[in-house]
Amino acid sequence: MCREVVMPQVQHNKTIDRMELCAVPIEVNSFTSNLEPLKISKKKNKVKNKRRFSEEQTRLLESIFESDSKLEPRKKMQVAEELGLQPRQVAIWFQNRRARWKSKQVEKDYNILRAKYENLACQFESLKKENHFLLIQLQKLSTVLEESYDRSRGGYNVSGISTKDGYANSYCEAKPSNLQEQSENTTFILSEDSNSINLSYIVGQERQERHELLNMGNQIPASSKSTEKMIYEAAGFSNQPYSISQWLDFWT
DNA sequence: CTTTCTTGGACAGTTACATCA
DNA sequence: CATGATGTAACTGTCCAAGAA
Repeated sequence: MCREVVMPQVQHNKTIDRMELCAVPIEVNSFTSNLEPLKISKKKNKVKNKRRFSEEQTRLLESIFESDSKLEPRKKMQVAEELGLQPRQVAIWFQNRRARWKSKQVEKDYNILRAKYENLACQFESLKKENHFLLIQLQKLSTVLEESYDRSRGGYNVSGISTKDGYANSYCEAKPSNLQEQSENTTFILSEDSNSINLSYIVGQERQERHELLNMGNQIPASSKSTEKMIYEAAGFSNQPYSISQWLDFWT
């Protein structure tokens, strides 16, 4: 029941109007006069034989709604009179229309958000693949480094290249006591083509001879950096405290 | 000036009915 | 013809702001 029904007193005609509108069927108007009068179900006080508004009524209401989704009371009375409807019917139509509009809007917003999400997810997958590819290259790089040491240094071993989840962890866990001296005379050369990244190094006299060329060629410069640091830099990790495994944990 | 009451409008959710496949 | 799905007019309960007492 309407709220006014349970109120102790009725003081204004407007209240009476609302009570009546809650309990009495909507009057037959000029648009529906050819139809049977509306009836109220005794049991639940609901309107029976509900009539839909005519096309002309709907068209006019829609056109008003397009310019303004809310009606001033005076405008509501005017529209009601024009269409042969009760002002309350007009008010209810606008309420329902706003609800329908909002529902459609929510649907539209949802579709827009979903499209944006799918686009982002696609970008993320692409970046993930690129990351995976780069990690594989890094693994190759570490292998090349290890083999080069084994081959050229006659048993000098960079051990402890451990892996995690199949990925390389380019961290030298052990090094000989003379590593610092050796690395000071060692230059790592990083080069890449369309398919792979290659790492090689030169030592001693050859290093001296090629040093200027390398600097001119803007390759990785000879320096007094430790081997570990060089590896990190060659891999693009300048911040040494972060191991590659930490990056892997982050990205996978 | 503050409090209480009344009223009307808006909204979310629901119901009942008409229409259509 | 029966039936389920859908659209919509109308209703219900609640909240809030404004104005009067």
